[in-house]
Amino acid sequence: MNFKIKKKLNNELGRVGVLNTPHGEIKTPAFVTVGTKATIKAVTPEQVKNIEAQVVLANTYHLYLQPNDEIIKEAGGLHKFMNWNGPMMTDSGGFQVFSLGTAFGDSVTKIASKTDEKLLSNPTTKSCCLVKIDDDGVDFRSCIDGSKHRFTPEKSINIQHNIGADIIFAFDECTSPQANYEYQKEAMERTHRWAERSLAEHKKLGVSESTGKQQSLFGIVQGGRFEDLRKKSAEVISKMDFDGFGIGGSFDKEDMGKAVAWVNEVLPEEKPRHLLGIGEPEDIFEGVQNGIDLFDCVAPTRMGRNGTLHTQNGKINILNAKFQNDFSKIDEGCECYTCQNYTKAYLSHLFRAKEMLAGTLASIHNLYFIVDLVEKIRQSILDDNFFEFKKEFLKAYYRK
RNA sequence: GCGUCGAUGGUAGAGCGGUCAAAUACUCGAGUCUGUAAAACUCGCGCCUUCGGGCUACGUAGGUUCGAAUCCUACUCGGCGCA
Repeated sequence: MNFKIKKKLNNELGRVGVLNTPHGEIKTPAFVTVGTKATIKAVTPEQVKNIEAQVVLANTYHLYLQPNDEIIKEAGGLHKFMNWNGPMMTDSGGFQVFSLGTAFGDSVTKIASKTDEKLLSNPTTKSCCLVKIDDDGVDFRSCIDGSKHRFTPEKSINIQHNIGADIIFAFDECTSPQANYEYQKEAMERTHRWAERSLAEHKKLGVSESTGKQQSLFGIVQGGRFEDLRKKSAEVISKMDFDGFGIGGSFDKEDMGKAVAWVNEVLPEEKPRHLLGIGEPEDIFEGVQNGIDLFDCVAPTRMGRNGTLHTQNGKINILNAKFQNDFSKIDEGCECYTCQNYTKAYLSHLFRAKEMLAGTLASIHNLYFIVDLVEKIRQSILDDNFFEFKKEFLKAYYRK
């Protein structure tokens, strides 16, 4: 893998680059489509390609449980298994420490507003969750059948080598925004120790056995919502010999850009940075401006399947009554397959009738919207009009 | 024509003297979703409200009762059976 910066955003951390992987290049900044279980839900790889998405992110925890990484290895790696020939990444399973842990059965997400009342409740452990963390690793219960499993940094890296993605992540602990400073610090320090172990295991294993290709390993910066922890984490992780970095964990909604800047001011400029799990348009602008090269997010596909669609004038809920006889495009000017061929009224009908094509057409549209947005942001940096584009877009989208 | 069973909110369908503005499901209305436990979930769904409550409702009209969606009578409509 190599990463070249083509242009920088004046007086800011932002940049345009090209990331080369064994399965092709990624023009950055880029939006990474999420295909957790070796499929971008409701969309075929060919449709993903037509959207001009460049890269797909799958998940270690989910693929380990089903179908199992040995089967993917036997298939010749994830690319062959799922018929995606472009660049691929796998997340380490660290996010599931959170989503199946403290967040299990709760409405907590990794983004919280500073004024959120839930932040006051401050729980760090819960008895009903599927996860138990110790310094060596994490005991999991399968979210499929309840069976017991254990992940350590070494285990996660081994699985990721069997899966064979081009870019893999160190095993980390994604914490809740509700976690207090003490817990956040403890988890961060544990993540740092796990980062060293992930790196050592990765070096020991060498090239991926299933693909014969060299994989790149990204370390993950944690530290939650706290400035000193974020900076400390960036310092510690940047000293390790990673090929790039992920920025994970929870954020204050209001401080997303600032938190990213705290970290990216410390991380080495010449290596790529991936902001994990972020995909709201305004967050993407903040991320790019502050030096993020890669974003992944489930939002376009999940929201799409649930009936919320992006338009240049903001989100719409296609299930609203007013769209039943609205024969216009979802978004005038959108070049996606869905907008080229179908109306709001048709999508409204498909959603009301609970037809499977609804999820497909909506996912295609939302993915296209976000992938295209990031591409436009990239172009605006090359054209020296990032700030004008940002202002114009946000004004139309959020009416602010 | 006689007998018999039934008629409940947008739909289906509970309730069978007070705890019923009426279970439940669906439909309908709105919202949420940020490294996917998610084609999921939450809220609302007679009218009015100073949020205390008030008013109108279980085919129609009467009646019994302190009190009726629930019991009685007649009527209207529908299913079934016999002519």
